[in-house]
Amino acid sequence: MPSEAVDNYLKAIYEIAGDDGRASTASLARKLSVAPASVTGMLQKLAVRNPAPVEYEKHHGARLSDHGKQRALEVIRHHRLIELFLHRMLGYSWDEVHDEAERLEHAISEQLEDRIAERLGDPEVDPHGHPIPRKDGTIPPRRDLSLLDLFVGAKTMVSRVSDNDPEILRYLSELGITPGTTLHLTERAPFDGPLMLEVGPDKEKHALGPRVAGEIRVVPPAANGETTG
Amino acid sequence: MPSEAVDNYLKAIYEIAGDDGRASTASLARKLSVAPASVTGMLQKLAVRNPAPVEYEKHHGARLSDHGKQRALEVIRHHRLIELFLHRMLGYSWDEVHDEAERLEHAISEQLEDRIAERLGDPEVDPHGHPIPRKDGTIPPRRDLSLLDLFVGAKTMVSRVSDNDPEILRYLSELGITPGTTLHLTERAPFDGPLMLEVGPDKEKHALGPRVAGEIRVVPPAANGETTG
DNA sequence: GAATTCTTTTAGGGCTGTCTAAATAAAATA
DNA sequence: TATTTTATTTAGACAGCCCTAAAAGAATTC
Repeated sequence: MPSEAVDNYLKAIYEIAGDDGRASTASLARKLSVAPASVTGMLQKLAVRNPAPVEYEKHHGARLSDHGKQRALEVIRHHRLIELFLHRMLGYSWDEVHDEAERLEHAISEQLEDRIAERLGDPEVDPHGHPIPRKDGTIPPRRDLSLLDLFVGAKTMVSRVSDNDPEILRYLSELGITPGTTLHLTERAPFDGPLMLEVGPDKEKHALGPRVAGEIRVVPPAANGETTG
Repeated sequence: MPSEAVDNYLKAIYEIAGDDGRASTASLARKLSVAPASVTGMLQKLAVRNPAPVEYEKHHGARLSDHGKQRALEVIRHHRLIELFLHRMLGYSWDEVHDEAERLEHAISEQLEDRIAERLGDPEVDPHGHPIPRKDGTIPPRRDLSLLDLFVGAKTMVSRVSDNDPEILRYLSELGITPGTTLHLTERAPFDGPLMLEVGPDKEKHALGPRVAGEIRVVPPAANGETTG
């Protein structure tokens, strides 16, 4: 198992260069808040590990090997599952989840990862709309997500509404919530509490229970600011 | 903030010697799975830190200072809260919680500690009957605990039953569950599922929902085996 | 009280991951 | 192309935490 420091290098390379590009020494130094010389040293060591998680060429930065890519995605999966868990189960808000996940992602076991995923219903995207890598290393295609998965503050648009409960559908159209409607999630009570929404161009305020909110799918809001979330 | 290694030393001293005794080099080496020479080195360093978490006298082992005691209790609080959380919220069983908590206890923030505690209703004992130190460093007196807080496998005795729901009381006496009755928790479905119990000397099997189980208080089972749990 | 045994400490290293300062290579500019 | 600027690497060091081997102190036994 790679050390926490190594995992952070792999994650940083992935976030800077994706799964095929090269990350420069300087960009890694900036992202990891270490001196450039430290990055060089680490990359040199990683490149001769067996199996090597990175390919490294002097003066041309580092690229993830298949092995390194696998590991980076696993760490990112941990990170995003933890963020969603903190949000859904413990009332964390948008701005609070990242730092906490940053430390926990290195400390959870495979087993805990699995149970968290199960508890969340094997989610495919985090509340920012970032996809959560699957256990096999594939990445779910970006698509709409549940209103329940949004962080407070998000502005988005209804993409569809679950069609298996006519009563709920009737209720929603009374509120003016149909595909295409703009929504602004202004507040959320913790512990599966109600969501406060501003609906449509008139910004009508409505409170929605989690039961109902779970049936509403919205387009992923643009991910802005933080990059890992 | 002390390093993870330091926290483990402080916790080990507390577990070996309590909050006033001295822990020997050898006992610490055994508990932490390191060489005795490593323990000596660490204790010497800790004793000259400022503020120093331990008092150390050559050949006479180490004792926690007030400062060190405070920190040890904080780590133990983390550990036990996490164990209870994994058990109650994620379906972990007795034997699974310890190792997971051992790593997570170093990674959670004060904020997460608080939210976990809140979510669990500020519990005072973990499922083994070990008290959970409070935030101020005091330790709750040992007393009975909820049947919900028991781990699978525990054998115990009913100490009292909540008296504010006569219907539940009637139901329980039908099952033969009254103060003094012995109970063996044989099984527990995850995610707030039902508990399977063997009741009384005849070991009658009954399934109890969490609603009802929450009303039953039992004496803490003897803590055996693991010491941190 | 002396000898033996057990425990603890000292001495000297190793590994990981970081740093600064100086050297070198690559890129940009004149 | 020559020069300057910027990015990267090398060299040498250090802190934290661990190790083994050998020395020294404490406890036990004779």
